[in-house]
Amino acid sequence: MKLATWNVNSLKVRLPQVLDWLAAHRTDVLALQETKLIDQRFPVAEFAAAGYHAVFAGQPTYNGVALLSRADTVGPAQGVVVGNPLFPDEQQRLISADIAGLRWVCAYFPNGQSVDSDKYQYKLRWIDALLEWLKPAAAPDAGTGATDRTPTVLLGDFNIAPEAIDVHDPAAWDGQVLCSEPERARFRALIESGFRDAYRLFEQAPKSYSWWDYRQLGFRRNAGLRIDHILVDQTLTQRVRSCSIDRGPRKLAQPSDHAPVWAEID
DNA sequence: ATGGCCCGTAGAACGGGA
Repeated sequence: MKLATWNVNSLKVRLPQVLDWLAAHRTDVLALQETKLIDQRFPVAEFAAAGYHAVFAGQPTYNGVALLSRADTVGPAQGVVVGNPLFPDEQQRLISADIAGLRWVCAYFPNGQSVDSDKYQYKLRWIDALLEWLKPAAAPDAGTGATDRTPTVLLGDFNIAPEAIDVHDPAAWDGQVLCSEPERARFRALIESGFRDAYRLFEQAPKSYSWWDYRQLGFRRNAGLRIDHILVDQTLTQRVRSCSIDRGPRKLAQPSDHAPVWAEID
């Protein structure tokens, strides 16, 4: 099974690129962030024509998330949950569902703007609530004998570069939003709760990033950050066969500033 | 040079992104 996450920075603008990418890669599950579409304008018919079911949660102007699932392989999503039951939030940043026997959590973490802003405090609270909600989902078997838990994939735009190797200029970014210690501590807390960073299960080229600033020729200079992630719980770790970042779409005209991250799971 | 670009909502600039 092939799965991927992609912050498209407006699905209206990027729909042709997403359809092209799906046609080329035949991904089974694709998680999208920053669709920036109200639900009435989600391109259900276009994805259906391409062979994909879609579930989504949008709002005007900002945010918006979706899970696409390939009709002829994994079928439609079941048990859709929008948002975090522990964190009432008008911002549409989370959608989760069962597909192909796995639990999928598509997440668009808050950006945080700057470490001294209210948005940063919201970001930390938002992640704390996500940790609280997902803790049972990722925990290793605590000896209770319970083995009926659905394996979970947490994927999306985390807006956190977990380590210095995920940053093109660690000194410049030190302590800044996306790289600050409180954010990184929360990413580590996700790992400690039982998730694994699929990308780091494999040897990767140095200077591998998933986002590049539109300004200053960021992509051309590879001045990027790795902030888009696929996390799998421990029961899934052995089933992950590969994980890569596809820089191709970032080279297109009118690209998203994020590249898709994809993985293969047995 | 502390801004540069891109998107949505506008119907001109501005908030937000990261």
